[in-house]
Amino acid sequence: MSNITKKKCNGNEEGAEQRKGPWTLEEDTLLTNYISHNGEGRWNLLAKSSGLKRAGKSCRLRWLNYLKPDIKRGNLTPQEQLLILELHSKWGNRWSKISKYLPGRTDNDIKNYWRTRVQKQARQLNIDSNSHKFIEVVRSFWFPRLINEIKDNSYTNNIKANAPDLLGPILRDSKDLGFNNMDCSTSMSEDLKKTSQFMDFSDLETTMSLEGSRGGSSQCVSEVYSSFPCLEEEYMVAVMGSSDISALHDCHVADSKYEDDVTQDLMWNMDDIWQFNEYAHFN
DNA sequence: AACATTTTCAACCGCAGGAGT
DNA sequence: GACTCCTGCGGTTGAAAATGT
Repeated sequence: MSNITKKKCNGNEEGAEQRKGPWTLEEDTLLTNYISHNGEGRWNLLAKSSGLKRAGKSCRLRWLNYLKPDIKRGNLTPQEQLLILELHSKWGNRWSKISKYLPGRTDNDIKNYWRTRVQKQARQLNIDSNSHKFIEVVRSFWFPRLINEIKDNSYTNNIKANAPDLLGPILRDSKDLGFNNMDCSTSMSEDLKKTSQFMDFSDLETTMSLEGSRGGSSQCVSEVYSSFPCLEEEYMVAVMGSSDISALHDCHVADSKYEDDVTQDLMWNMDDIWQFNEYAHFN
């Protein structure tokens, strides 16, 4: 396949050749330099003026999805996955809208995640990924798993920093948390409340600084969303419902970092799928 | 080691909507 | 209102990388 196409302009062959396919380092540099001097936007003009033999659309896509300085690379954190699942259940395939609530992630990233990970799971369960049933399964099984991951990560990072010798036994204990019989008819905030009943957050107190007395739900919710300080209240209400918002406002939680690749294995194993299938058939 | 299959993700395409004329 | 151009969105593709046999 040729990487060059004849550019059509107003229905006529113009003669100018336009590149397609993967971007080269030189093209990236050219685009980055141009934008640093002239700003982004007006993509067709940019394509002509910068000397790039690319369509304006292609330049825009390359910049927004790859070159822009605040683009985050690497695997999605459990928090981000949780957000995607929840927001998708509310808004469907509105990738661009969803991506606005995940700083540094593009609509393309989220779309790819959904297609390659989530839809794959739905296929394995023989459930339509856009169906109510799949949303229920996600809420009842995947959410608690992700929340558990978040808890584990925050917990183990803290232990790693402060008492590495304790890591082994603690990891074993944390695996025993049970979520498998949660009621699927509840909202996410209710799930979070139930989830918090299974969790002992007392161990997180060295990591978290909580003001005043609050229930486990607020602590849990705070921890889940503490990595997204830029989120606006509209979003928090959309995700959590209004009930947990007030407690969240004055709850300060230490940043949890996911430098280690602890998010790699969040997918379901065969036991999980078997469990989900059972669930799906009896509901 | 060689080949086949699957997964990932960057990039393309068509379409819709807004702005300008 | 009609037309053109530009931008942004969501769906799709296909090459490269990873994994399995």
